[in-house]
Amino acid sequence: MASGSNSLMWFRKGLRIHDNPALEYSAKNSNYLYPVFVIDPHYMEPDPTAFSPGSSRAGLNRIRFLLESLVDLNSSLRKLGSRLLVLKGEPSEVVIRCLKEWDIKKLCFEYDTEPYYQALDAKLKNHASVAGIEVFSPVSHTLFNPADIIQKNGGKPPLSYQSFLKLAGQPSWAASPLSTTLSWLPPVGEVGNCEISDVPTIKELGYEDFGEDNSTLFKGGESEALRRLGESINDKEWVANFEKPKGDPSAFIKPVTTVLSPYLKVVQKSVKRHTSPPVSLLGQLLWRDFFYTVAFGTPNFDRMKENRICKQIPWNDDEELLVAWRDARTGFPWIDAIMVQLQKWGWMHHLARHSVACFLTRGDLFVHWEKGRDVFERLLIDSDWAINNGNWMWLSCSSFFYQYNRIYSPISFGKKYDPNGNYIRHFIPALKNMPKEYIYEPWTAPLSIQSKAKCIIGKDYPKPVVSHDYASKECKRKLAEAYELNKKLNGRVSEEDLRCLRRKLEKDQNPESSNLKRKKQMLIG
DNA sequence: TGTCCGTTGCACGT
DNA sequence: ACGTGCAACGGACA
Repeated sequence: MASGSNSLMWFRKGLRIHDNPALEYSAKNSNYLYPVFVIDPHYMEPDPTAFSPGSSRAGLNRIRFLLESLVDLNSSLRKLGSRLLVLKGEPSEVVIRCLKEWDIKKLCFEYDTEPYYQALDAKLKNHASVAGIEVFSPVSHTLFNPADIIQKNGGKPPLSYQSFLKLAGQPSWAASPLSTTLSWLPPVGEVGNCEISDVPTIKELGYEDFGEDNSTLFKGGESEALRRLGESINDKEWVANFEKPKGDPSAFIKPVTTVLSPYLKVVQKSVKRHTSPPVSLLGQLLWRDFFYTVAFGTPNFDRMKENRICKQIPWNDDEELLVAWRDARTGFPWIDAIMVQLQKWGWMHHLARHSVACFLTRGDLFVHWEKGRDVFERLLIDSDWAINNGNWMWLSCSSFFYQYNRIYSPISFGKKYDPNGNYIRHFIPALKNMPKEYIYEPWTAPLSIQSKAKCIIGKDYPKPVVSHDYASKECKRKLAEAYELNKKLNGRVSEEDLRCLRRKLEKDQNPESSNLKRKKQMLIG
């Protein structure tokens, strides 16, 4: 093969062999192909100071999910005559060292819009251009190229889903044929002085083994994703009638996450009667692209300050309330059950996410959305930078959605789907025997009932941290004032302005319901 | 400036 | 299961 040369396929997010243009390209006309994944120890090393088992950035579920995905990727590559080379270190340094060591002429990786990867990729592209290495970095993580959409809109990202749809039009794959399935990959060449390891196990990374109840829930990897997808897609009725908003957040259903694009095409053709966006399956992917586009076009998308699209709101910094929420100790069984599911499974229904996000921020506790975002990012196995931040701004009425008087009730919202409280009983064993009349508000149960259920509120299960009626009214009042200030100052609200507003809000607080009284009320209530 | 609309609110009515 | 009132936001477009 005289024309052939060495290629490096750098895997980051798209840990798959199907529908992977970077991988296909890297295999073309190559003598040797080096499929690489770099483990950044910073991301994987146990952090004993973190609030849950895991590293400083990721919970154990996320790490486990990633490792399973890597094991699966490795086994898929082996079936094609290749294998996954796992290296450790700072990713740009490791990859640059590999490029030299293996005399790479072609570097391939999936294009990524996240700021972290934008910076990383710029470094590598710069190195490659100096070294005369070809870089192939196709857009394959999203249906559209966010940069195209932003350009079409005159340089700014669309801020509503509808305007995004108008700009986006049809995804390019609607007209193109399915990509071919790989049947063979070039061999891996000599690895020289680069230190290659196998995919580490959880134990090798220094973590305790999982309890058996966690180990079978959501297996990571493309094979499992395709299996799940296949199951769903073959159920044509399910696909045709799929409407996300109507899903029951208390049902123990499992998510369809990624790798949908090659299959959706088949779906669209074979299912005649299907719902149309925004509620169809395709609609879900377009939502994903919407958030990617806004995130890409918005500097400081992941914080409130200096974020053009984010309302400046005087959130509080109440560590006690945050921790109660995070550790499932709010005293609201619906909220706490969801947070337990998040801790244990790393996944919960999107409406359940809405409930707890609203509760933490604009609905009840008025804690900064960035705090909740951090908890989700750490614990969710499907967490995604653009979507997570976008949804937190949405739910906290900081951007995209502004009807702050529509508040999810931590009591009645769950009740309408699950009047018996089975979801709560499943995740909060302490409340297992609470009669259904009281299970959403156990603090209202007479003491005799609490005794009979072997669950004394304040001892076996916490009292509510706030009164929802009072707290939600306070939140509405604060948001009204904050919105007024944002309007008055045209969004340019300084830290001093926010401090000033905080003082005003404190002063105007209904004296009958001051902090102290509120706590007393709760003891009685 | 006004009007319509917005992936997923609640409480109460039928 | 669906409709109504509640209270009332910003973005898109005329």
